[in-house]
Amino acid sequence: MHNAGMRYWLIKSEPGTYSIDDLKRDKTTGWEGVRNYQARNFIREMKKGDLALFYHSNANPPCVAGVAAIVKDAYPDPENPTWETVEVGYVKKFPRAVSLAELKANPRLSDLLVTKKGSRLSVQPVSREHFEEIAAAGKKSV
DNA sequence: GCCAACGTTGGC
DNA sequence: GCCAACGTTGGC
Repeated sequence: MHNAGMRYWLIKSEPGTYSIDDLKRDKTTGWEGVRNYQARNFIREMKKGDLALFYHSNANPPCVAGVAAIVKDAYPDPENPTWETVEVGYVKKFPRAVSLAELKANPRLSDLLVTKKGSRLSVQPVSREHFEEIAAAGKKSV
């Protein structure tokens, strides 16, 4: 699963629009509609086998809800080649969602982009260490 | 619902 | 190239 050279990401979605449960139901989905150049450039770097934290934005509370996998290398949006689409697959929903407050409270995650004020980037790279830390937190029951 | 932070657009 | 106006994101 953790192949050499694989990368880790965080992808945001509003659960009212598309949640981890929707992904669980669908198994895979095309991650489309990203209209931010920085986020697009990160999508372009996504490779099959990469893992992504599935983040629920505009949620109560905002949280990392689970893990998705990149199941196919990114490709230009056929409708609008300026933008990029990537296919993501369901991996798991955390037994316990890891809230933004908890991310902020963890000193080991102080560099995590999503904890920074005003961080609106909807696709972000995450270090392996941060990914493991959050995945471990999601496993723990309270 | 409010508003701060950020991105984009377009006049100059 | 600057910057004001506007639109969007997303926490609270």
